[in-house]
Amino acid sequence: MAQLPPGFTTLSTLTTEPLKTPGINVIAMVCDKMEPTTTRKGDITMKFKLVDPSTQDTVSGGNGFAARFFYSQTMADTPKIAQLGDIIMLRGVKLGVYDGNRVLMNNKGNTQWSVFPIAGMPKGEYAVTYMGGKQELPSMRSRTTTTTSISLVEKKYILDLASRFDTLSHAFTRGAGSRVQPAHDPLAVRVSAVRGHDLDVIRVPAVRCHDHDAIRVPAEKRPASGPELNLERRKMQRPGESKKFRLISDIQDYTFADLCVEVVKKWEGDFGCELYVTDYTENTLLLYYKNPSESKDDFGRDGDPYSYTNGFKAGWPGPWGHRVLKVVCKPPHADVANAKVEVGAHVRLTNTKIRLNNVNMLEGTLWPDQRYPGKIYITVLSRGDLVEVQDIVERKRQYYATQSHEVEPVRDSATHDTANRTKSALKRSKKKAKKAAKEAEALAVKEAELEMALAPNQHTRCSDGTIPLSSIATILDSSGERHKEVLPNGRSLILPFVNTNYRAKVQVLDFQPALEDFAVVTDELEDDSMDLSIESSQRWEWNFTLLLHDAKKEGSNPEDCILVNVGHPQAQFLLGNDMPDPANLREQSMLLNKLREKMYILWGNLEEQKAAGADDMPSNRPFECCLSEYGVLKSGGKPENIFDWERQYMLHGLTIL
DNA sequence: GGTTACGGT
Repeated sequence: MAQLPPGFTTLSTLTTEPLKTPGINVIAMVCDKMEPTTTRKGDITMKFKLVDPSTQDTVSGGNGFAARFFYSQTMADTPKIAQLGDIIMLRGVKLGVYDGNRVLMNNKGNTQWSVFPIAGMPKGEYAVTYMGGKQELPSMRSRTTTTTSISLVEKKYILDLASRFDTLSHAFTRGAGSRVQPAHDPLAVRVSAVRGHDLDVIRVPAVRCHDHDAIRVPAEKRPASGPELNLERRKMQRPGESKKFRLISDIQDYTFADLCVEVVKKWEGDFGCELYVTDYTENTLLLYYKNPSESKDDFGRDGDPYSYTNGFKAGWPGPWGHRVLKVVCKPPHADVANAKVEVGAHVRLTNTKIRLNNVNMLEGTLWPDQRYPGKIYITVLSRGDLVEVQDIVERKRQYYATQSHEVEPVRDSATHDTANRTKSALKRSKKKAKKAAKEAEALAVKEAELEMALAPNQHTRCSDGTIPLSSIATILDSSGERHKEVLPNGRSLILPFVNTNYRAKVQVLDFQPALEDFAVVTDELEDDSMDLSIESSQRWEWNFTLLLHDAKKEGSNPEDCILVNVGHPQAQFLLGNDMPDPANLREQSMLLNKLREKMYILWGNLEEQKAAGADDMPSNRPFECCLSEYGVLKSGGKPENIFDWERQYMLHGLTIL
């Protein structure tokens, strides 16, 4: 551990220090906190708990050393702790007793604080650059009466403390009985632990970190920064925001629905264009398609799903079960369907009229818009429709993960016509060996070429090289293998998320929203602003989303892609210290240009390609980065309902040099 | 508002 800065006290010393000692200085990690509340007298009070290396192995230190601060009237002075794990530096606090226990208390105007958010903390080698003394630590928020800067020794100590997050955070799990409400932390902050409950009696969603044994329980609170904002913005863009958006599992007779679906089959009939579509959800009011193993008697003993061997008609390409809705497109939609929609495409169908037909099965029809007869209700979804496509693709992955390998479709066939697929399958079966050898050779050449073209990006740095590399498919874990939890009663469930970190070698495929909107205004007021005008009270934060895919993969197929949030601290870390604070990018063209230049290093010609409407793969180089998996409570969800939590990913540890 | 999960136009 780094040297304790002169004038500072360790937490263990405080257990023997005489009471009412004034002028105590402490640097420690926040392991528990309660949001500021108002006392009966009308004062503001807040409580938090601290750990440092001196307390981590002691029984009494296990729950952290309590601090209780009081303020009269205004919240403006209270320490702004973003999440558990933040490092707080306190000067001029005093020792008091509260409820019979020692606590640190503030001392009116004499107490100064600085908070160093763990989320933006440089790690590993990168931390060294901060030790030179010139660079300020990122995202520092403070309330000091003087403008004393942080000394080199203090900086070192703070960074060292932050680097011990994994060890110190074990203390976070012991606060289960505390009345203090732990904050939810997207970046794997440990909260109270429960284990061995039946699902029915689990009060809070339990998540298990794959590298630890303890079950972790996200607390009630939503993340205070980036992730929450990002979720909110994503929600705005989700198909679910459309009032009529329905999953196929939710459609009902005599309604109109907006659907986001994959086209499984297309038929240009006399009465319009029929689209057979799925979003990989089930609705028992749809026709049941038998899967190949169920219908083996229909096609001969071997259960050959595509009838490679007997030349009979091809079977249904899947998905099977009650998952496919027939939608009849009337003019003018039929013309668009015929011309633009291919089997395997993802489409949005607006205002689909849902009816039970004469054999009591649901089907959809797209009729002309009554007010604007030329209006088209079909939109082919593309890379730009990240969320919609991702949702379908993710459900597809999960669906096929439960199917046997024999019926799993060839990945890259998703964009091909079904008929072509079955025909080529037939051919393949005849010339299999010869073709396979040729293909393998071609593939090897192509991969070698790709290898040359995709040398790693020399202009990025990943702060943590210790986490083993994972593929995107592994991280997404569509089979649920790593998210499976077996309960003591033998039942098992797949957890919506686990708090854990990964490292991956990836490339950027897309981003969201437009670059001009990478900075968003937050509601939070700039608390030390003396200027009361609206503009100066607006606080801007970075907040955007990247679509990443495994390095070396080609094709614009969105499978094996991962949507990754970049919150404010992560973006600050990404963009580095020479990037000014975020502001309205639609007004600050200099800042926008600077951001554009930075991001170009990461994503190459992606922005230009998007602007040109090109759907080709962008040209950019792979890089390594850390991704953390976390959960957020769905809008309107109940924290105690495990399935009300949604899995999300956050980029971190990446810096563009 | 045509008829049924094919039809292979």
